[in-house]
Amino acid sequence: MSLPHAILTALLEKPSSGLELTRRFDRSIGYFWPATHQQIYRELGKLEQAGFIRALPSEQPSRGQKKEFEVLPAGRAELTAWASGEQDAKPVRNALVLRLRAAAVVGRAGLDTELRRHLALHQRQLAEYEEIEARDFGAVADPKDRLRRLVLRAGVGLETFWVQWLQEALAEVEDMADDGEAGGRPGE
Amino acid sequence: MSLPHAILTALLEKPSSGLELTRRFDRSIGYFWPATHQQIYRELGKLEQAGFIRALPSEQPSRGQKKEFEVLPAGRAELTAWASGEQDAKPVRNALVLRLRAAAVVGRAGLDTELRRHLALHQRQLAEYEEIEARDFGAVADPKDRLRRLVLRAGVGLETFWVQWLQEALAEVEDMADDGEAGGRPGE
DNA sequence: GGCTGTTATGCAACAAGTTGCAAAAACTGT
DNA sequence: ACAGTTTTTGCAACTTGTTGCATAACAGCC
Repeated sequence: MSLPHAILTALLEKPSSGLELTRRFDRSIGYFWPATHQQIYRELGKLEQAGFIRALPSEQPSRGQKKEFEVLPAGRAELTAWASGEQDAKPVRNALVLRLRAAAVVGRAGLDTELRRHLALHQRQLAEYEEIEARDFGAVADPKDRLRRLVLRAGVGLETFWVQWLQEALAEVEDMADDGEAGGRPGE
Repeated sequence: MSLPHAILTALLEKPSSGLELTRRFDRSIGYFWPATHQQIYRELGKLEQAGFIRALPSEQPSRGQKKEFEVLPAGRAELTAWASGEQDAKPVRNALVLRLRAAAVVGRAGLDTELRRHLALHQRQLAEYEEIEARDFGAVADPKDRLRRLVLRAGVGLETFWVQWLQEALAEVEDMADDGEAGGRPGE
């Protein structure tokens, strides 16, 4: 149940329409809670239904016409409650690591390619985070910004970890390829 | 589409019944791809249907009676194919980080408690990984074990990161509580 | 005025994971 | 033999996320 709260947070930062939200998700909140526009529209509907947000009464709202939402007091209360309660950490799922484990059983053909591909992805993401950090957080005092910076530090730290681990993994896999056959165990 | 392949991997390592699989998931593969017994039984059914695995023909299989599965050639082929293709890295979702961001907007009441709780969880997980590493991987040469060790290293690295980040976050949040009010912004 | 492309909102079907419960067999104590 | 508990298998409903497509408004162009 996090998407609605992610949306409430975003709307409190700035009232927005569905598409605006989608775009903002693409480059900030979405780093830790991605969402497509379909998800967002659906959730906006529910939040409005529940009385947590409302459409700004600018014009008659019709399909294809922009509709801005703002958070109502009930919505702020809901978010506050959510943010002060406990959350049971959702399990982590990682297909790449799983694949490594599979490679231990059926052979490591194509494994290095995949590792390199992921390495590039994580390096790019890391660069993006570091760019944001350099741009938006020079010297910070405002508590609000300090928290946001912590969020970014999590991103940087995570990507740094993955880059390091992938390099380690690549070195290991290449070393294994040197002595021994090239692609694991071809036919069992 | 990773759960079936996780199961195939586990079954290739050792043919098992549904419950055995569930237990093995709880302490190895499940670290990176958790699954409940309900999921596993459902998936076993599909895999059998698809001709990837079969029940060992020990007895007449009925409800409540143990049923062991083994991987058929088609299943091994499927896993091999999956393990050599590309995988589009699934997005990461993290509610705790999201919550930090919410705290920047509605106040950080209860935040330190939650951070401490998560810190304890990650410390325990890290200890568990390190114990496994010490026990199972003294000096390794077998390629199979080197890959499995890499998987474990990913776990260790990830948990280490979270522990560090949480400590950093806690220090920061406590520092913010010192100067300024204690619980964020109570009523806006 | 009609064509085309972009912006914006949304439905519907599907896929995957979660939760709660139930039922058959096997084990355990009396 | 029987009752109660545990093991093992499984169904069904629900929630969340994904994918593909539909529809309306608007803007520019010829």
